[in-house]
Amino acid sequence: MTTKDKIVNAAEALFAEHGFEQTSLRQITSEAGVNLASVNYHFGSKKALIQAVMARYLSRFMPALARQLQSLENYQQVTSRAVFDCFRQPLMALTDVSRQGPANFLRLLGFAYSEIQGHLRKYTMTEFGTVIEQLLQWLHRANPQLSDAELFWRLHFILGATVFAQVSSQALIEIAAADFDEQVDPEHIIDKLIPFIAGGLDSSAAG
Amino acid sequence: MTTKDKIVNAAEALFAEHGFEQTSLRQITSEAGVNLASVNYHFGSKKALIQAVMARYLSRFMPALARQLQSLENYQQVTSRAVFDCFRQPLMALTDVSRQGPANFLRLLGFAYSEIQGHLRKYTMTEFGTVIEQLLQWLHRANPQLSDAELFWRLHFILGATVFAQVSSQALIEIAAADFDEQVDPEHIIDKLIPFIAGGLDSSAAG
DNA sequence: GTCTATAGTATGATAGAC
DNA sequence: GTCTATCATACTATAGAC
Repeated sequence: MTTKDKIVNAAEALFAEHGFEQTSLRQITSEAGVNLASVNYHFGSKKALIQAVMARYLSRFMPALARQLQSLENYQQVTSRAVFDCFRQPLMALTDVSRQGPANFLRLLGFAYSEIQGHLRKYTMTEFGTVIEQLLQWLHRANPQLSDAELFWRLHFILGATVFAQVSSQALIEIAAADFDEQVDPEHIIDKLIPFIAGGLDSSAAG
Repeated sequence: MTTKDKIVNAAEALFAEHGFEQTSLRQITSEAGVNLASVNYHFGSKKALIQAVMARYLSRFMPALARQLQSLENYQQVTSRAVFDCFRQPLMALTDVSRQGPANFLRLLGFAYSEIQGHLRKYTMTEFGTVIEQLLQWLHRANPQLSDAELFWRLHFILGATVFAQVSSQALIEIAAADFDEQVDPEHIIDKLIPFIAGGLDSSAAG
């Protein structure tokens, strides 16, 4: 394994655990067993390292999600849950990158939104905007009773629930283990999340 | 206004905007127009200041929420939506603390969970554990088909959607106005949110 | 490519004069 | 209570020897 790989792997694990800003290059190089200066040699800056870590996942996940959404064409009727189920396979396939791939990716995505990493959000959106639009179209087809505006609002509520769930996952898992004697893997939070967001999306509008 | 008050007010605004760790004591004292050393004189440490900021809201919000939940006893049948309506008045009453009180409180709550501020979560839970339990009980009564663990998870998904909605409210309102010609007041986002979270909560579990 | 050494900057906290 | 000055400690980034 090259030094560059060692750095990306260590950075991913630490970013996913503590967030981007809270992880120092010293922690990363120490964990990777490489010299501190090597990060700037191989990546140029911490910011570039962050993008490299995200790119490794986004470049796999987004095309896979696009393919899943495409396959919805085969069905006559599309439900919200079917749309969100499209996230499962692309997410689980991230175990190719690392054993903790799915969990790490979701946590990283959460931090990318919650920390004021404007460059990350811009990167994600410009790079994969078409997939996002595709997703919106399917949700509209699954919920023709909702106006575009209503769908817009609910999508952002969903985004919030998802991001928050991932960023807080460790704390929540610990509480669930302590209070309910329930062992939950980070990547299985999505199993709990999907019924929730599908139900919220399909709910009848305010009365 | 005393120096102590100036510090708490400035800290609240900055914490709500950038998070706890990302806000320095120098930013706070500069914004408050007081000396740097005064934070440690009045509060002892940054950690203690964080708790003071949170305490000001929690000590108002939690008892008010408890009273609202208590009033549910008058009803024979309780729905999820009725339970969540209990949040409206206690939240809006936080304008007594500051004009941005409701929004700030929700943002601070989000940061308190997402940053690894173990001491904050512990503080919240030990101080107001009974209200949380009360809330869970009512939600359980409204949704007897869901297990305690399932309720716990969904409650936190709801917290995420709510926090995110408040955090992004200004941007979302502007987009809604531009794209959908829809005028929404910040305090009416909750009208859009409640059907969503009630629908998510009542959704049947994963299958 | 890899290292040491260090520049340059920011942080939380504190001692001590007033 | 409030101030200045400063300590001790982190951080990112880089220059320069090997």
